[in-house]
Amino acid sequence: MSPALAATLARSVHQAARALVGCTLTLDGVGGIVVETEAYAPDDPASHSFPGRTNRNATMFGPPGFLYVYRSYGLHWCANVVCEPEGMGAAVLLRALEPTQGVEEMRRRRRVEDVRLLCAGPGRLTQALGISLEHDGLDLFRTPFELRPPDAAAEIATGTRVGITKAGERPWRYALRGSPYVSRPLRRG
DNA sequence: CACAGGATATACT
DNA sequence: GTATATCCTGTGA
Repeated sequence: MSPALAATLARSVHQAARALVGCTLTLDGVGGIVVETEAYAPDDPASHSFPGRTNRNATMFGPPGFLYVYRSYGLHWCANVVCEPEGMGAAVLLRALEPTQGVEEMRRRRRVEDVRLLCAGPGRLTQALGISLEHDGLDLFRTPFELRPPDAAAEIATGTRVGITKAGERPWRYALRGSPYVSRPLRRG
């Protein structure tokens, strides 16, 4: 991984969640620019890691830079980047991408025309990239994944997290300011 | 073994 | 705006 990105991942989930916005993520060459993330800290009631390590969330307690995938509402897959401090269950939820590579492949998988809807939401993003449980525990810095930092620092807008029932007031949602590819407008934060 | 509940997307009113 | 699909995990009997 790039030294700059490694250093930022090592700070905190919040630093990492900011640093990931603007990065380019692909799986088998299909993907785009990360435009929206959410931080899930240790000691965070909304985090899957909060009740402690289990079989499902084991990846969260592993090394940073790996992918944690879980099924949401019995329907969708959600993808998270494991962060420092290692072993504490800190992770960043990937909520939206700006599609830049393999757009036609994503359209086929999602069966929608509008590019803005291809990866706008955690479930949509995983469907477009073809991420599922088989990718849980894989290193994002190794093939078939590619994760590289932006050329210039992204301008970040913050807001409250989405779709959770605990600690929803925490402004731990980070987005690329002004991007039309976010899953929904930011509120507060 | 049974069952509640969840970091959502979509279709429909 | 709200209904609802759909399934796996974690917890407790």
